[in-house]
Amino acid sequence: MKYTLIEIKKNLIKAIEESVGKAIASGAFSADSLPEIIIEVPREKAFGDFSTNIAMQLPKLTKKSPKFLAEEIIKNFDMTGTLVEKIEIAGPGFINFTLESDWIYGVLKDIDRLKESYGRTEAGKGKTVNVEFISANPTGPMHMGNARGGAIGDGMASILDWAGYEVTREFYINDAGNQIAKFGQSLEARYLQINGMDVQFPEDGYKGEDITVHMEEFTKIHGDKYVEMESSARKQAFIEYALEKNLTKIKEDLGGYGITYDVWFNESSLYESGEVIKTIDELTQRGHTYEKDGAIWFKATDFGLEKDDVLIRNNEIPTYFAADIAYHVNKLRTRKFDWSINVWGADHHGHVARMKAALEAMGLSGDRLDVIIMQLVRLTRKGETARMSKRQGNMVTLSDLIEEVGTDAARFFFNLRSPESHFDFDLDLAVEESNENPVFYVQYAHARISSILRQIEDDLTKVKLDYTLLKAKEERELMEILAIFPDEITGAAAKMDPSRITRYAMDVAANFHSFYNACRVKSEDIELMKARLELVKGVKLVLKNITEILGINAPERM
RNA sequence: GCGCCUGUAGCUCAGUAGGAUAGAGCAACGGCCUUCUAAGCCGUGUGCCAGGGGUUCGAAUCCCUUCAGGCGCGCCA
Repeated sequence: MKYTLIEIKKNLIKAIEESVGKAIASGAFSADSLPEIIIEVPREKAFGDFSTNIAMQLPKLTKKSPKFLAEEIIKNFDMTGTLVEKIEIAGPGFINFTLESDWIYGVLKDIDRLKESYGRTEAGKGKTVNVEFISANPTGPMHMGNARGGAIGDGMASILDWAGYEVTREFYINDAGNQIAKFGQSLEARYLQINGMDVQFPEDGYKGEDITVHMEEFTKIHGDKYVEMESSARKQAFIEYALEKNLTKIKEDLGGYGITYDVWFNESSLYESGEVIKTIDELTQRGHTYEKDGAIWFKATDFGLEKDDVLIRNNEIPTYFAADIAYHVNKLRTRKFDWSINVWGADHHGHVARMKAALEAMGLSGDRLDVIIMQLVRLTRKGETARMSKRQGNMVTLSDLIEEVGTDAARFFFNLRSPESHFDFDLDLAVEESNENPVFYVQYAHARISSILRQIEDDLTKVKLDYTLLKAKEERELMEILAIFPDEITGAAAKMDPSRITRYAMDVAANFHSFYNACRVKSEDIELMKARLELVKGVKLVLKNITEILGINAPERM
């Protein structure tokens, strides 16, 4: 085989472009602009190895029929250097290309040459992207929603990295504002109760067990001397103590979940630096605010939204929205990220349009912000639905989840479905750790290959490597699935959906298991053994790359 | 009431920048281990793509409308 797969595709696209150009030059048809040439792998084998729908894209521009266009393109097609053996027009105007059968071995050449970086693409070359995810309130432990957001966000960040972007993973710590005040009140009430005072717990306070535990431990250290202290100083002390504890715990849990951040960004720093006020001032200068009922409002209605939003309350405290605008200006203008991606729960979707509007109002394109809205996780246990609001207490935390099902299963599970699908996490089922769990299927493929590699001790360095010995149907299909890995990366990045990679992983594993049952690697025929060895090494490498992206382990043994 | 998400096989879901005969897994039934890990493989079938209308060479995919479920519509975050 002369070419790697990447070269083959590049050559084919170029040849199609040239043939379209020549057809136009010959006067067969004319077009002001040309759509991008897209080649895809047809669903059916009978339709060849690659196809393009270019002849069906051109009728609108040329006023000619797809059939006519396809014929003209084929007439002008130069096969030199493309490995194309046969071209056919099929269906409504597809042009199908059949290549010399050797072409598929190009993928093994690619893998051999690129090794650990096989699958990386340059789609996002030179662009920086900030992926912000989880950003759990530090007022308590992380819940199932955070767990899903973590799996999606970290997976997304890895995919973008593989797609060539320069990626920063970021956690926004909401350590300012209203919920921190409530956090303080809740801590204070528990402390006083623990130390024998009969006080009312705040109506909308945090009722979780963790609040009580914090104050019990605090009491163990400091005793009851805070009972006499002035309330605001006391609350401040409690907040500092508990926040520190919670953040430590969050970082620990995330470490166990396989997530590491590049940046931990404090909301409070936006107040300290004056960025919140400066942002509101700039909005005012640009004419996008007004005063009403003692509050400062953002004129979201100027940007086609239904209603305006408050930036500064009539008690002079800025809203979360105001801080979030400052935060995104910080990302896009101060820190100059080309692109900002946030992973938010569906309960925040109403926030998306006004954030984009606010960015426009600040003179920044709203297109530079994308929000992956994930539907909320519904947790079921023995058929019952459990709610997961922090203020209700009684919730399943991320660390509970990891303890029950393990990191691998959790992260794989959360990326099994696309973010926008409503997802029922059935704890009873996930706990089973049986073959029900698809993560084992993928890991098992990796372990099986590792086992084969351990058992082949022959020195094959002197044996001739001849990929063309790989002729079986299962071998060919396995190479074909490996060949689309870079496309899967590009696709997952474009669609902003990590679950595509999870499904691809299962496809690769399925093709490998079929191969495994049909073909033996260990063989008397050492040339065949060498070729198959290269093939399974390629599969192992792709599986390893995928599991890294998804943040799960690729075990050598199971 | 308004907005967003979802509705595809018995169940859980892919497929939605319009494309070729709508696909997987689970569940059900029947096969495959003296040979590299049976957590595996092979085979058997299933659809008013929620309903209705429209756009066009072509619609699960786009538009309108109805229905069902979830979420949101706060000087909460």
